[in-house]
Amino acid sequence: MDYKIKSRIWIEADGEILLGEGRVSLLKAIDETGSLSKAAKSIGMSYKKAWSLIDAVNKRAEKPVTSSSIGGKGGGGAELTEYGKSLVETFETINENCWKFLDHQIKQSKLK
Amino acid sequence: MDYKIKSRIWIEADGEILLGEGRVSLLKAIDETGSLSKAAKSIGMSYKKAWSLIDAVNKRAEKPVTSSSIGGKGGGGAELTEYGKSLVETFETINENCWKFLDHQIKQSKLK
DNA sequence: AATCGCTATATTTGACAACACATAACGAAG
DNA sequence: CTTCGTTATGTGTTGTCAAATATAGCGATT
Repeated sequence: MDYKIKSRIWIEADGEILLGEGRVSLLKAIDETGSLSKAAKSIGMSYKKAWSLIDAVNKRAEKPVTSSSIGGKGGGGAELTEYGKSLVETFETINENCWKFLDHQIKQSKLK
Repeated sequence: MDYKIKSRIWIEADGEILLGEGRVSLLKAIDETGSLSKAAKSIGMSYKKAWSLIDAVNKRAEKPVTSSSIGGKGGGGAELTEYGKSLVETFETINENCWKFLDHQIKQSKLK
């Protein structure tokens, strides 16, 4: 039997979720597409849900993670702030380290 | 702002969840109470849900994690097998190690 | 053979989250 | 001043998952 160990990490601020895997992948999609609606579509999420998530993140984080413009050329758009980019990078690094750590842990246990 | 990092780990067998935090706390309650129904009540879980979880664990694990008796003195009961006890112990150890690891990780990051 | 407390399982009900849909606002550009 | 694509919100509906409810079966004890 092959047991596998999996994990999910998230960052909380004021006891509420700030960043999890879903929000991070959304932020990455915004960085790639330059638009919230395109980002949502690219990861199969409704625009409304994506907007709600980003709104929550921006309100809870120390500084906004995205900046957006309404109207104008192309109708508007959204992009990550420098702070947002650093948050995403930090999250992903810690997440990968966690996977490696757990992999090591289960190999050391009796479960194999 | 104090960011906190949290995690949830689980063990999979055949691509399906074998053990997570909820199941482990249920197993511990069974160990303490000697009965599935009392264990469920003690952690505020319905009997049906508790039974379903234990049933799934027993079917997917290499060996059963509980042994139960129906009828007889006291109406029956349930207790952890030796294998079940070792699984719980392993899970909790790895989980605690994971928390410590993540705590260390976030202190090393820029987020503090 | 009747009782008791538990395991074992099906079915029905209800709450809550996800989702689709609708609409307003905005500002550059033609 | 109309069009366009986007952000920004509200609302009603649907689908899913958990909780409640119901019931059968078991075996030691009396």
